[in-house]
Amino acid sequence: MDYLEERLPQNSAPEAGLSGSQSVDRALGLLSLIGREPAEGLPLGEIVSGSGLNKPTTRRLLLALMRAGLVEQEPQTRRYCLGEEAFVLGVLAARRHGLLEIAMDGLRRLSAETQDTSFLTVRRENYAICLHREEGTYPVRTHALQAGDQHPLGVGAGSLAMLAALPDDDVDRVIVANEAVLLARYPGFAPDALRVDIAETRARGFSLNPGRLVASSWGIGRAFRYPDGRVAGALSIAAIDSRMAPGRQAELAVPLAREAERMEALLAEMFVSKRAGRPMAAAMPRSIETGRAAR
Amino acid sequence: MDYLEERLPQNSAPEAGLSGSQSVDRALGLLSLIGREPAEGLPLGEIVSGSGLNKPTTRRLLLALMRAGLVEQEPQTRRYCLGEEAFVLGVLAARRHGLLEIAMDGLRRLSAETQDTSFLTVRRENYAICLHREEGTYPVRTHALQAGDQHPLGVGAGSLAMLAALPDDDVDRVIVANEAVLLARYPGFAPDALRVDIAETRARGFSLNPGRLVASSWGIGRAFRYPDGRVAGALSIAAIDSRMAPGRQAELAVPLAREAERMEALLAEMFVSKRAGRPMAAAMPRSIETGRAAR
DNA sequence: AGAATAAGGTCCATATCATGGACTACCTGG
DNA sequence: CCAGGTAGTCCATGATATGGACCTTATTCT
Repeated sequence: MDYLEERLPQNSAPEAGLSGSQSVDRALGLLSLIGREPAEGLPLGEIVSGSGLNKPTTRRLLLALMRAGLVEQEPQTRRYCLGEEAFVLGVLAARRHGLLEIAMDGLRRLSAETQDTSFLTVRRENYAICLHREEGTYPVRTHALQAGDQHPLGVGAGSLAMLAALPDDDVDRVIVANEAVLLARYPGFAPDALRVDIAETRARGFSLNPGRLVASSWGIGRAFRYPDGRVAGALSIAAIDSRMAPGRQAELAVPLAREAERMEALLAEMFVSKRAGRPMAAAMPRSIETGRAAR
Repeated sequence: MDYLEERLPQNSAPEAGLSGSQSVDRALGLLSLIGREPAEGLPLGEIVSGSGLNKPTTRRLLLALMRAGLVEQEPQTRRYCLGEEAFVLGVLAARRHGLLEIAMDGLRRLSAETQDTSFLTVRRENYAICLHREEGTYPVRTHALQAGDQHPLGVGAGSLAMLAALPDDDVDRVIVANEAVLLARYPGFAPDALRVDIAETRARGFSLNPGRLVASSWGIGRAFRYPDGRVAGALSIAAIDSRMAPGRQAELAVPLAREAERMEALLAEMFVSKRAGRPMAAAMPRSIETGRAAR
């Protein structure tokens, strides 16, 4: 990460509705920004430029986040990163949003059956986040994707599966939003290439990443949906190219599809049990633009 | 939960230092408050009284949290609960604060060896939070403790182990802070009883909960520390009383101690690898009072 | 060494933004 | 149909967050 900053969503909506809590919005924006670099953390300067805020404001908000334990500052490097409280909150939230819990069994089965590494990925705005990586037993493994890694939607097997599962206008919005990043940092994933991938994914029934992110590291993926049709996430399997010949792809696609369908069944169950037949929990907008006060 | 509200920390510090971001502090306070009821969520009224803020302010801050996806509102019940984004953030933060990841192997070993259910618990202010529950194979299992459950420090095996591991003045502070809650909602865990438990725990080398929270559901626990001596968390094992006779307690204490020591070794490793021999990441205060603007 | 650059961090007068009293809307039970 | 309770909104006011200017500490260059 370096030159050619991509900034926060940069809210296309031109100052939608005065929120009435600018500073909270800004602080939570910083939180999300810091979440993008979970491994290393970010230095103040980058947070400043990445958020579009000025230094004192950024620092003041960071202090508030640190008081709450959501952010910590490495005393040595002075970089800011997610704090322990963020982790704990996540565990608490997992009770309701326990995609991972639900998926674990399936991932374990996939990896046991195929000997390869399997993944759970979810969408977050225009990005895909890997939530879990379940190691396979096969000795040669690809480590192209770790839990917490984030790539633009369409980059990687699970990520592509989710993008292809979206309605066409959403696809367009996402690709447009990511265009700059794709061109700058993901050679081989130009918008046009992605559109071809999407068509192929839809025709084939599963997505394929032919080692385009890391050479020789191939993967196939399949999305699954909430009962109301929204894309909930994707399961994927990765292996070295020699274990991903077309024949084996088709072979792997069977258990992959089975587990994805199982996920949909589990999610359906989860929602009827919780609320009597209502459409959805998070049916409220949660729109593409996070309502960032970009200015 | 009902009458006899216990409110947010209610900041003993009388307006410490003007934070410069009151609203952010307040919003994050709400987030933590909502995190206390991860299963059901909280209605607006309870958040209002629990936070000490007034309704419009509370609502405005909740809207901000919802915009960020950290909080969701059940459309049916109108209750507010942690949102999907909180879950995702947690997964991201797990990369650095991966206590759970580190502990999983140990928990699996414990449950496999003993056939009983084992737990990872961490401290959060004056409370203990159960982060994971690893099922044992023995057919009669106690479900007194679930992932995400919170009890005052000292209530429950792991929780008591952590309290007993604190220096005496911290113990006092915690017990004083929890006194009201303990008396009101945890019969059998009166402050004096806790002090006896602590002494016994220290003498014995592990904590024991003799079915005091849920009858017949016994447990033993042992805390482990960060390299700098701070308590990091506790491991515990629970079973029905018939499987917790003194003889078996001593037997179980062996693998429990082994795994706790392993945790300390892993944590030590984690910190040297990350930062060359510096004291600690979260060495900054993170004081008992959350800096709430209680007014 | 010492100067120069850059990044992290803080101050404080100003006006913008968050505040909360008062109001309305909507249920639920009697 | 009304009483009581809860959820949610409005908007004038002043307390609060803002950001330009300034200070401090590390690192690089000569």
